[in-house]
Amino acid sequence: MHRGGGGASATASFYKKVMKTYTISKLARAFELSRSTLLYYDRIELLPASGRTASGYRTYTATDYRRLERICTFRQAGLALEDIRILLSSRGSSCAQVIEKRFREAGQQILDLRNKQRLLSGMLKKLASDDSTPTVDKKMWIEMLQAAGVADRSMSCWHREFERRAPDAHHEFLASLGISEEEIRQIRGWSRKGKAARDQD
Amino acid sequence: MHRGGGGASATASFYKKVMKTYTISKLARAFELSRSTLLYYDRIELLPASGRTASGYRTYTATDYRRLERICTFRQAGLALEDIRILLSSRGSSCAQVIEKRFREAGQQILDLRNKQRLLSGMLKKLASDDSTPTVDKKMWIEMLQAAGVADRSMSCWHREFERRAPDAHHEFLASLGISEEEIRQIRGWSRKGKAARDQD
DNA sequence: CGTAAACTGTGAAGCGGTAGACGGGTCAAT
DNA sequence: ATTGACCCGTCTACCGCTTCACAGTTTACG
Repeated sequence: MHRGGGGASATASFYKKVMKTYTISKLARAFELSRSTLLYYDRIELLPASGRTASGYRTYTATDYRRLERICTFRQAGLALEDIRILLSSRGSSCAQVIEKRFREAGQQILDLRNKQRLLSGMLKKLASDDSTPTVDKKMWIEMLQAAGVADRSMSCWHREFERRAPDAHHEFLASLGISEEEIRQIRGWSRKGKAARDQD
Repeated sequence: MHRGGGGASATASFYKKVMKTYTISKLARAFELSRSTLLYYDRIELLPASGRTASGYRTYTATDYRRLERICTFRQAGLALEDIRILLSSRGSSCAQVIEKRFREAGQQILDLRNKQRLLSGMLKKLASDDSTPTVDKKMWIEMLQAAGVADRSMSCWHREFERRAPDAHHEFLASLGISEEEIRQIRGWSRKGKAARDQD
């Protein structure tokens, strides 16, 4: 493609001059990772640095950049680094198997978490009833939200998401807390509207 | 609380003879924990053994049993051991705060996992289309979702979402699983209508 | 050109919540 | 008293990093 140069080493130095390379920290910043993370990826040979400078600094090329891009995508999906290594080195159906495995795993984790939430809300209900507070669950719940300091952004976001993805489940969940139908309608109302009436980011 | 009272007291030996005590492994088996776990709980003083035999073996009493019962309940809810320590030593509203914190955390984790699942199914779809090799067939897909514990509700939610975002892709996807046109029509039918998917399946 | 700041390398230890192995001491039954 | 089952404390490993410490290197500015 480009001119032949004068031998292999000349070509290498040509590339060194022309190709964009990254130092470890620059690459880290590009992906909002820490330097340590990339050091770690280098050590476990998930993303080995392509080369070193004369003084021993790691250099990363555009190819490394693209590899890291993929790694980050997979990590966002919660894949284990070992699985990512497999994915990066194999193409085809074995990829599907790994991804599918993770999908199942995530599904199971969701079930577990939901179960935990059930237990937790049970505990809260029990606490509230033990607690001389006669107004049962609704008060407890509201107290919970407010004491959380979560109040606004996270919780309304959570409700919106819940409502969008699984309206029925949302209803059921609220009902399980002993909240009245009317109250549920209100909550689901502003959940559907998106930007909640009662708080603005 | 003075406990593990040293030595050769008649009272101590009385209790030792009369009260039911557990060795560490028996207690572990009673709660389906490993011995290591209880050793760890002892070390971090979450569940210190009440006493020791003359030869240094840990002894656990019925009180310890009850404490461990509570610990296990909290752990099932996914609480961190440090939080459990707080819960066990405090009673009242600070309990609610800790539990509530965990509840929110779990909710966030569920959202994260769902998001990961979206990414993963995106990857699978892309793989399936790139490959044009029908590595994922209907049976596998359904198995996958069911194994994931995705209830019919969530499943129909997923279909609805797919139908809403990309009707053509939805059709294509279903076809790629080798599902008949008729069945596809059915699925897409209730996907569009929204709810009512539950009586099916 | 000098200096200070920001970078680089390596290696090791630490987190939580277990699981499991090790070498050796102790118990219950014979 | 001798088995064999149990138990002891201590150690290491796991994941995915992060933090530390310390020494050499590059870069920015004056």
